[in-house]
Amino acid sequence: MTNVQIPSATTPEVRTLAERVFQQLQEAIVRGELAPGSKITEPGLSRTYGISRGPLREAMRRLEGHRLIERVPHVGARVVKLSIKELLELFDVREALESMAARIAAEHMTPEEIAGLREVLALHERQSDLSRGEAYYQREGDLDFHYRIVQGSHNRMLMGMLCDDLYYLVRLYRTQFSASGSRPQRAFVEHHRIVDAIEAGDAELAELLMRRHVSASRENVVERYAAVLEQEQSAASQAAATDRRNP
Amino acid sequence: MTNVQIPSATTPEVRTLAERVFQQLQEAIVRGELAPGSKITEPGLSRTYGISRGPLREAMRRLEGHRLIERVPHVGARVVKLSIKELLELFDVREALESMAARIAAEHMTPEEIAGLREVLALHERQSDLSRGEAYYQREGDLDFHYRIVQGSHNRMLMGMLCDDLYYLVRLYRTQFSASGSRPQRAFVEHHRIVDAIEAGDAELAELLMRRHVSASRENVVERYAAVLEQEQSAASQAAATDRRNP
DNA sequence: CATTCCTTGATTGTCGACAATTACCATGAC
DNA sequence: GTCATGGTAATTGTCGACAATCAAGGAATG
Repeated sequence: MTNVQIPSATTPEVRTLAERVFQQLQEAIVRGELAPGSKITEPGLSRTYGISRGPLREAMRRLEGHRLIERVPHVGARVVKLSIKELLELFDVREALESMAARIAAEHMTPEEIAGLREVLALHERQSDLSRGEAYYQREGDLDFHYRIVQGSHNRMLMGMLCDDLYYLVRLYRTQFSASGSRPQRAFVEHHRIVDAIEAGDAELAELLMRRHVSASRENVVERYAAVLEQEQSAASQAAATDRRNP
Repeated sequence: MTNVQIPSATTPEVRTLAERVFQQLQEAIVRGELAPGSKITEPGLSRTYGISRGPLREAMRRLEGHRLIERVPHVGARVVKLSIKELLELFDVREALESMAARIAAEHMTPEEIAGLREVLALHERQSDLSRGEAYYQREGDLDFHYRIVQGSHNRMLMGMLCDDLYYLVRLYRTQFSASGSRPQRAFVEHHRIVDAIEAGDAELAELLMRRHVSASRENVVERYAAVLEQEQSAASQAAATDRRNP
């Protein structure tokens, strides 16, 4: 299993039950083990995870804060299901935040961090060379690349927002639509140019390039989403036709 | 009391205890009734608000998610106390997010919303004319102005991040340092130009102006912070001298 | 036969109590 | 006098049970 470790910005030691079940639920949702839009009930989760409802509710409150589940009082909670509109919104926010991160990273990133960034890039190159079609790992690694740049900004608030909130939504989206990036080589080139700009200390350029990079990624993502949506609709209409024959 | 209503982006109806105590605590923290850095204990809050610890803990978990309190397992929770570094970080994030909001608002804001924005501006003008020195309301109203632009972006994710999270931190900072803006007229002019750009549909310009506006506000804020810090330090050293005389 | 109301079932919200962990303070040794 | 160590008290973490609320299904009525 290609489980890329994505530590939290605030590295909370997992010693309390609520913390642990929060992380477990987070992983389960992001991996798609809990279907998007499916209703999750407290007694059910309480049984499956073998804990009481107290810590569970706290974990769910945290998940709600991270926008991974949606709750309505006295009714229940559902796993978030990204619509096309929310997906676009997510990328707008990413564009704003990550371009800012790249800008600050270009100013404050240490030589060691830049070296680590190049390491990630080299790893991607080997990986991409090894198995051309295996784009999933590439995409996860892509997140790792972005993650490191955000870390390089040394801005804890930025790190919290991007790494603790948005990146989980990005991963959720990827598993929801099994969207392996269809433009690995182009993204790789863009990554390289961004690192070059950061290494040169050119904040303006790094910001611009990151902005274009995220924007291009969004366009790509929207296309794939539209394709999947169309496919689903045709499948749905076909199922409806079958239903009309066998009601 | 100049209590500017700042509704949530998701307008959750206050029918559950946890929700209500969450909002009450949020207000108390933002208004400075709960001193920054002060430790808050569960039994204490449970008594003062007359509720059990269950809903209280959920409310505290939400506050933690909104970065208004900081918790460490088995130790306790403290009201967040913004350092100069975190304050700068906050404004970097605001710059990124609000400039993006202004850009999208210039593209998607309706004529009615733009009219409402001009209304706010006119109100500020009268207010600023009425009482020159009363800058506090101006500052709260300034937040209202920014709030409306974010709403004009029609981006729920942006709205959630800015209005539900960052703006509370901004208000917290203002109460912490009783920082009434020292540049009302200049900010007013900047606000006007931003609205002009939005009304003209010039997304690029609106974005640029908002970026400069937030950046200028940050510079102003940093100066004031440094001044307050210096003042506190001198007071502290004076107190220390007094302590040495009367131990 | 459709609609409305009521009953029932389950789920959520809330509470009090018990166990686990931590911080503080006092005591003693060096 | 200072530091280490143990005990105690308070706080946090967790649990099970009860009350309030909502959704669904069935019965009665137009």
